[in-house]
Amino acid sequence: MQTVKIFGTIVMKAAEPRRRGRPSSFDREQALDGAMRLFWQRGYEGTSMDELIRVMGLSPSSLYAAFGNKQQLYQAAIERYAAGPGSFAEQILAAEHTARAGMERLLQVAAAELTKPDRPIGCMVALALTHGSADIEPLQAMMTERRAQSRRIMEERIAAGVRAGELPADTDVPALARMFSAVFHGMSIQARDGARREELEAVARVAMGAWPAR
Amino acid sequence: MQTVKIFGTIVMKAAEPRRRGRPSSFDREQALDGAMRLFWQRGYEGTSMDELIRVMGLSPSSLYAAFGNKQQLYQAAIERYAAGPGSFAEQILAAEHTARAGMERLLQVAAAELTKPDRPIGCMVALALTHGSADIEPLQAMMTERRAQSRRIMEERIAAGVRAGELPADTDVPALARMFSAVFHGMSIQARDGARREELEAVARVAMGAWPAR
DNA sequence: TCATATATGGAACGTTCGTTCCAATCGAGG
DNA sequence: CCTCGATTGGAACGAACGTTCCATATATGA
Repeated sequence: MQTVKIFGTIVMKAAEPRRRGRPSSFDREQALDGAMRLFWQRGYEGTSMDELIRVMGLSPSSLYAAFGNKQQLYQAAIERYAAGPGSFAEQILAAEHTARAGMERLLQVAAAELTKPDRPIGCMVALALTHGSADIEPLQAMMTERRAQSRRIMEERIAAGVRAGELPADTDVPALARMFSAVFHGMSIQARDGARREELEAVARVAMGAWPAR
Repeated sequence: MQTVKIFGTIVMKAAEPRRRGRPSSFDREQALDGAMRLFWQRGYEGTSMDELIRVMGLSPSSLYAAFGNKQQLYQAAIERYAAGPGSFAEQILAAEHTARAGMERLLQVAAAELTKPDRPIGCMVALALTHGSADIEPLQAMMTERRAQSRRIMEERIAAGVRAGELPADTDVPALARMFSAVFHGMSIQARDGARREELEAVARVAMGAWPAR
């Protein structure tokens, strides 16, 4: 059952008028969550439909009816990731009051998020689909665009900081954003390779040394 | 035909006494080169044996006789990469006279190397096998170890710089190495995503701002 | 010259891949 | 109660996967 917040109160979404035919016996969000975690852990090509069927708890016919095919399922899974576990970066950048504080906290929180023990390690967007056979180029392009988008958000926060006079007027904003994006992605790889949270926090600390002096 | 340098002079390696049986009709190094480039471009799971057979120019039986199986072939390809296109980092760190100059030039050269137009983009070691199905865990572990090794080399160069008094005695050496390793890996991803050489050079420039002040 | 040893091309192997088909099931609308 | 429409589990599909087999070719050593 979906829920929605209105003025801080959780209410049930009005159930749509029941459609004709046999109703679905599975929870779409829950099934998608299983797919997300499996793709997150194993990558697109490392995940088979058989495994997905098992972990999502539904039959092939139901899966294909509900999600299309493997590529479309992956897209849905990525969207769920971006709106859930992958949404912290954007939130933090918007919440902090200076660009520097935003970036600093973003990296510190990333160190924790990327190493959470109860779920796949690293960022699903950062590392996925950098390689692949010829027929998954559409997915690769989509991931490239998602990474560009995430970098653009950093860039815009930094640019706002420059306008606010927090950073020197001659700051190379795109380069600074690219640099912190690179650190974030590199932290994802190290997390996958077994780095501990404190080690990544130290990386974040060192990286902040590259922040332009006022 | 293999060659070897002795006192700066290129000489032909003494051909081993011919073995019994029909001789190989292909050049092992050349075939391996084709495999390396294909794996580099598409990744392990994105590359099929059919494609390898085609690009290496030999039959399945010859391939399996010469290289074992797909996983062993990948290992051989990675070794060739590490000894060739992937060897610049270690060379530069050893050649430059200070740790800082070494790291600075390493990143600048990386910006050029990772975007060379006549070959696959990015670093083969940085991005490969961060995900995968269960049966390629040995390969994943090997790549994790290679990335750790490359980080260790940075770490040792920085530690030498600290001992030489180039950096503050209280420098967090492992964290500094991790941070530059992260930047390098992030640059690889951005290169894959289409970043131009100049953009990565700007990243390198910004990253050097994190170098500890003396 | 003939036995021996290795490499070759190409067919074929069993498995797994992503996907589709279909009869049975279940609920709503008339 | 019956019909319609969507969903279900499970069998089955053709294609592609990594790998092996085998008859043939080509070299060496005796």
